[in-house]
Amino acid sequence: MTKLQREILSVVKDSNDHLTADEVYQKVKKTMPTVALGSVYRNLNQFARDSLIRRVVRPQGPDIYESNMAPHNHLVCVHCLRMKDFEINGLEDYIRDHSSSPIISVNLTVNSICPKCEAALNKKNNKH
Amino acid sequence: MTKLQREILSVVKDSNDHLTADEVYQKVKKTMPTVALGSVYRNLNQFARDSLIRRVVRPQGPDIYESNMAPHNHLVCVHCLRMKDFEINGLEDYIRDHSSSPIISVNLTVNSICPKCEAALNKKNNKH
DNA sequence: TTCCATGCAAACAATTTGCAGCAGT
DNA sequence: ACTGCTGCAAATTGTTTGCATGGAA
Repeated sequence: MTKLQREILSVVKDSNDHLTADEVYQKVKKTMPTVALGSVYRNLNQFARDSLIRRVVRPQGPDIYESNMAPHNHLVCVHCLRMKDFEINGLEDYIRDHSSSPIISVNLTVNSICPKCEAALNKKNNKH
Repeated sequence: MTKLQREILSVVKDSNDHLTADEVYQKVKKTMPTVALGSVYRNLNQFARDSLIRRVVRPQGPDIYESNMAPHNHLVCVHCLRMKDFEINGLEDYIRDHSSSPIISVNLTVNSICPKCEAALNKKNNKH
């Protein structure tokens, strides 16, 4: 593994957040200023292929990369678009039990509204 | 509603399949040869905003538009990438019951392998 | 010297947008 | 004449790819 690869991987691993390729690029650039965005993409995708990290496609905005490899789902705030991991107990089994098709994997995102945005909206509504 | 809008809408409605913007464009072009792809996008998106149709974002390839507005999920064949509607009974309730966040909507795609591709793969494997 | 990862830039795919002109009212 | 939808083309966004090169083994 090269220096750049170690750097990229540790940026993703160290962040409990979900990072876009560009965010990873910005962080890596702090220690390796000559890094190219293309190289970041190349390595992130390679890591994802090797199952070291996971690439998550979002309906809006760029894809994000995350280090949490355990099967889990994503809660997306419809207001700020921020994403949070969450897990639903036995979901995959539930789906398996209610489907006749052979299931390889499931991909679930739940649209929700995060506490912060909800509070902000409530405040706004109470004002007038 | 304009002629083009009626045409686009009926193309989506008449197809039980899922169509990409370009596929809709190709179909509309048969009756209205001067139509522009941009106009197709504009109208499809407007219809989606008005909840006349639904736009579905796929991890790979272009978005698709579908007329089935009932809450349902998608089965994606990992081999041919074709998509099929399917419904899981009580899924949203299950998730609601197992989650503490306010749930607006649920988006589930299941990776699977369709009968056709499975048959083809079996045949191939048996050959040698 | 060999080889592969890199930086760089160009290509690419999907989609959106600005704008002038035309159609319908 | 006014309005707004359309065609067209250019711009945008996110991502991938080809290629020459430079650094590590």
